[in-house]
Amino acid sequence: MSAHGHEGFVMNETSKFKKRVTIKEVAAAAGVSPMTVSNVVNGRFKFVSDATRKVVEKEISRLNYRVQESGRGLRVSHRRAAGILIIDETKSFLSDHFNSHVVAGLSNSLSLSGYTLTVQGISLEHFGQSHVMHNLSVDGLYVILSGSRDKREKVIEDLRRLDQPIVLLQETYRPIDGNICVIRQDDQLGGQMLADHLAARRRERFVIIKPQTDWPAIEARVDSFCTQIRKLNPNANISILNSPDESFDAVQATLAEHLANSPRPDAIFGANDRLAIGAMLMLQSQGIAIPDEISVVGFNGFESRRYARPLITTVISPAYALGETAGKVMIDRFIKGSFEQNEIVLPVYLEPGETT
Amino acid sequence: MSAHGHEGFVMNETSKFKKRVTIKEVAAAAGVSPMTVSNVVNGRFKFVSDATRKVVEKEISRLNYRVQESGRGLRVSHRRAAGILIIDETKSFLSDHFNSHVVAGLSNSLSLSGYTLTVQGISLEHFGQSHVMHNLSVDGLYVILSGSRDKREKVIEDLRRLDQPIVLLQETYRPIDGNICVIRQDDQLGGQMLADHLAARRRERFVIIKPQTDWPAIEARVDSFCTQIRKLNPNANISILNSPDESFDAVQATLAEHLANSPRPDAIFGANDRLAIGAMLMLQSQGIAIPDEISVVGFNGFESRRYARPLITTVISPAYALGETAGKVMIDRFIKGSFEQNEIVLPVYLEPGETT
DNA sequence: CTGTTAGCGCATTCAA
DNA sequence: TTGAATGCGCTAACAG
Repeated sequence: MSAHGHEGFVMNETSKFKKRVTIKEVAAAAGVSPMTVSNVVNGRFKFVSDATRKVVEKEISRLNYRVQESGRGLRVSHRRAAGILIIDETKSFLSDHFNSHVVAGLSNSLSLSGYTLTVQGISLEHFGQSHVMHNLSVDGLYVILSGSRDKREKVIEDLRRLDQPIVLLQETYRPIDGNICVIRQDDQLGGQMLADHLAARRRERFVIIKPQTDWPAIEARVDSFCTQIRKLNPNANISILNSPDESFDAVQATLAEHLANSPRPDAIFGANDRLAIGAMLMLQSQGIAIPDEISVVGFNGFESRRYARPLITTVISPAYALGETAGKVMIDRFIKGSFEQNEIVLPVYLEPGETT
Repeated sequence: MSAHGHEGFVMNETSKFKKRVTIKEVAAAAGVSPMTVSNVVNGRFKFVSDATRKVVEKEISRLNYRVQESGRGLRVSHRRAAGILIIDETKSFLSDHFNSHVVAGLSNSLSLSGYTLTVQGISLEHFGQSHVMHNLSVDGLYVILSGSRDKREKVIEDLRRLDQPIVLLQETYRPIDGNICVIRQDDQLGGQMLADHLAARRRERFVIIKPQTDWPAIEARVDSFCTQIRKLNPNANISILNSPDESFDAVQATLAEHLANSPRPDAIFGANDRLAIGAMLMLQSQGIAIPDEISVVGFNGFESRRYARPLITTVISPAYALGETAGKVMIDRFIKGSFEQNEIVLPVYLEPGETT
């Protein structure tokens, strides 16, 4: 079975839970009505005198009362909850720093408004069986998509049918209604800046290494890189290599095979730093001088790139800010009833290193 | 304000949601009773004839029905949901690969049983205001703690009062009842293996670099490292450096200051690979040969350690498996009503590299 | 400022 | 094999 199997159920009759303290019990203990307790819990203090408020608060903490989200959710028909679905064929769907920064930014941003974030990684194949597709348990959904354009469009179609606010992260799809919004970084500009940077250094035989699986953001940066290179130098040669996965071993094997059969490039563009550094280390192990013989550039600029020497030239990603923005946009959507913008693009910038 | 402020609320009267399709409507459309629809949705097919089942399923998909978790949750008094709280003073609480692997393993493992995972990072200071402390929205809670022993114990006391299943990850506290369980990796053994490894190479002047904030797992590996070194060589010299945070710059500044004022060590133990590699790069930039002049060891062994050369000697962490195990243990707890074991320790192993 | 009524969507219980 | 009644905990709307 793949990393993400389909779902079974577990809870059964043998597992009744201890009864919880309810608003009614707090009310009884405090000698007030349930409504007054509710008002205190929800901070509607203008409806409660200071004296009763004190009493109620005391009973709440004495009895250890916590609001049952199911009850409130049922009553008010929303849950103060958002979810993020990361479509990834890999079980470690957070091991990429891009994803983990986005999730952290998102979670923090939502928390500030009292919203919860639930996280799930899932393969494209199992997307249809995911919890969010069959259960209504969040008010809004974030999705990071991967896979071919066709398949992504089908997923987006399914998401649209959910009839809930959807934010697509790092997607190139152009939304057409107020219920869906795309937030992404400017991968296109990033690719272009790298192309300019390398062209200025008179590089003209390029190898691009990207993962086999299609990530729209990666497509964008690669496409725009190629376009710009060809525009600047019609004679440039570009080879695109697909690494079966993003692991060091896979990248190095992929590159080694190419080098064995083709003329040596003078620049390598790894579609993210992980790929770029994997390639760079392989070149170094063959005694190739970086950047003198081959320039190397990457993408995303998270801290661990600094482990590798020479320091790689890369494009800095605003991943955490992307998550933060995504949080705010969703909250705003809840208030306003529709997304104010359906596409938000965050800037990236080039950070020259020692590999060019 | 710190990374995690306290929570406000956002949803208001202007944001009524579109009415959702309910079981009742599906029932009406299919010409059956709500109960029958419920039986179909929950897979209780023995109570439903094949014919009516077909009809109901068709209406479910035609009307795009999804079960409202609030309603179900209220009725059955559990939510098929777990939460993880990561106590971290840093806003990027997932940027450490240990955490991101744990969360991925946990999320995948819970998903397989139809459970949801909600994620929140929070500072120790704001812990008391966290969502889970005031709202009952999950059936079980995972916590990764940091901070001084005193403060952690206070947090554990608060958690215990929640009267819910709690799993503490990477904590050294010893639980005493069936409602709390600790799952951790064998940091103690890891520290000891590194000590053995370095002592065998006749190293005797050690610098340990650890983060300022207390992480119990880090305490464990550092303590056991020191104990073992002293046992093997009573004359060994050990200095412990606290880096204000885990960033490259902080580590390097901390180490530089120490080197300027103290005799040069012959081995450095970074409490995790990030710290170790930061230190190693700093030494290399000063022209110090690794491992000839100074040996370097780290801890955790995630893939990005391979960016740095020479390849660091480290202890491999089973972080993903820790998350997976934690998922299974919680599910089992839900079924059985109490944790079968209060403490589970996963093995680690030494991976010798080129830095010793 | 405080209390009462009613019903959100669902599944347990019992009756048919 | 199917249906009807009931109430889980909470809060909007209104009455006092």
